Amino acid sequence: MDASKKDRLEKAGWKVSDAKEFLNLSDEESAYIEMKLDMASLLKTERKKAGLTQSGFAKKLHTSQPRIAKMENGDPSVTLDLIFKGLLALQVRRSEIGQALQAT
Amino acid sequence: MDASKKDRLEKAGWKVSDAKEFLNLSDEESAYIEMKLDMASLLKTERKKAGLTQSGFAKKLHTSQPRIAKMENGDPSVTLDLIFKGLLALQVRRSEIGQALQAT
DNA sequence: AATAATTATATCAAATTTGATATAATTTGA
DNA sequence: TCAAATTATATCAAATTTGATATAATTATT
Repeated sequence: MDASKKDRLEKAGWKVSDAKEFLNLSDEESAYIEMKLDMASLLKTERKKAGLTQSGFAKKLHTSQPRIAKMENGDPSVTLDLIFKGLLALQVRRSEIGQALQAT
Repeated sequence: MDASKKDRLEKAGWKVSDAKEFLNLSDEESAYIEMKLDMASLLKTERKKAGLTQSGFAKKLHTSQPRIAKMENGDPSVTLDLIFKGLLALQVRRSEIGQALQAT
């Protein structure tokens, strides 16, 4: 795994800075995290595409702006469920989501 | 929405039997549930393909057989995260997951 | 049909996620 | 630059999810 990828995970709050913990990330675990980060950035892209601020989107979703920020950054305290619900609320179709998931 | 679809949701424990609640399911909500049920059945398919029983798979996943049953039935008490982690543990690739998601 | 194997349902305490609020940091644009 | 708008971080109680155990129901096997 390259440095930028590690940075990406760290930035997202996965505390992989500790080398031991980092190495203990199984392939499945990191694949899951990668998936989540990719879905998170799709969410951010789509929100912007819809011309919404985090606050505006938060209202639509009946939640708060800080939670949207966490969603878009793939924070560990956010489930994929929440991210997918967000995407669906933005009218992103399953086919698009699936496509984004497929993309390595 | 046809009767079989309603049955499917009901069977999965989404209590849409109450007509009012059923009608109050927004498009986004039902799209989310549909997604989950589809991922759940993919999980079941893949587990069987791997020649594992629910108990055997539970060990792999460090959880219990009853939880696997809930996962495979798309129980409301199971997140997509858990289902995806299960799929990844079965070595199902992101591309396959994405493809299954795309399929209407 | 009887037994064994597998899957499903119920319940519960512990852990995690959630939305909210307060506030800090950053970005935008006058 | 400076203020306004937007996004990020911290904290917390309430709600939800989790894995576990017990057990019931179903399905395979003999």
